[in-house]
Amino acid sequence: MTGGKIEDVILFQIEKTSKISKVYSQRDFDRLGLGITIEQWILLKIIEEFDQMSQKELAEKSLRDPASITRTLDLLSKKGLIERQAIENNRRQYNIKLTSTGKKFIVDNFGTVQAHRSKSVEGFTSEELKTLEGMLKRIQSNMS
Amino acid sequence: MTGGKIEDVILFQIEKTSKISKVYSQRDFDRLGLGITIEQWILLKIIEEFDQMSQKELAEKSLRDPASITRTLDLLSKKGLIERQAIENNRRQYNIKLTSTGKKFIVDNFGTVQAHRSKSVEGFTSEELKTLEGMLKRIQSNMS
DNA sequence: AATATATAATTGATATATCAATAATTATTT
DNA sequence: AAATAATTATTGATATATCAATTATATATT
Repeated sequence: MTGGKIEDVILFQIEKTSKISKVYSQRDFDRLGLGITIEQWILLKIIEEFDQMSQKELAEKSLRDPASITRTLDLLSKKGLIERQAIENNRRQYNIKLTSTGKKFIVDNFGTVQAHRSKSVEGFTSEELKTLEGMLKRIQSNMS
Repeated sequence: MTGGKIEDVILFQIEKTSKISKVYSQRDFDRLGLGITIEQWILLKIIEEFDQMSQKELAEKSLRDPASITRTLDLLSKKGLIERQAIENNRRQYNIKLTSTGKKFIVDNFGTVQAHRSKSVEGFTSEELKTLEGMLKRIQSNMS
């Protein structure tokens, strides 16, 4: 056989952790009837964090392709959670903003997401968390 | 604003690490003209590791949905890298196996993948790696 | 100002993701 | 053995992923 077991590859474990967490959160979203995906939540949260931004910026911050952002924003727009606002003297970009419905949606459901985040690091000291974060950033740097 | 910054969420950093690494590896696959995706490589590698297995087992070990496995195996089959072998007295499952082309493909390209793995953990001591693996498994356990 | 270049968003093609429903087969129960 | 239940793989619907090509617009160059 060529090479060691896939389970021993750290990148595989990272991917596994990410997948398991996403499935956990998505199931809870579905159970609670939120009507959006985890990816959609992340976009909403980034828009909220920066108040308003272009799709290009949103793609960078969310680590997603601009094409993917276009399509997800179409969905979020249909759901009434965001809007593409025209920019004066710039017809090439939009300001992406939360609607009031979108803002309320985040406020109403932030507790759920916070619970997922807390659950994921249950039993970790803040020192351990710092160590983990540092290691992840080193891997990111190695692969950049 | 509701909650802290998304960049401070450890699950976001885990996801980010996973995405960056996948992009890195996929670009190298494309550059070298391997003609498959990272996901396809992982399936091939798991099949090699366990010699042969059902699609159900393959789904479990790769952490993917059976539906997704069906479709990816169709592609790998078209590329001549795997085959669905009939099982005697069991017409509900197949044994998924590498073809000789598939075996050769793995041998020929394992060095490339090994280089990616090594690069990802450049600068890590084996102790650090153990710590990281342990932390990831704790998160997996928290979210299961 | 006219032309060329660069940028932002979109669209098309293809792969992957999940869930739900279905089909085919196997195992269990009565 | 016949009916019921459980299992495996597939298919359909929809969301997300990338890259390449396109469109529209803005910026830079001559």
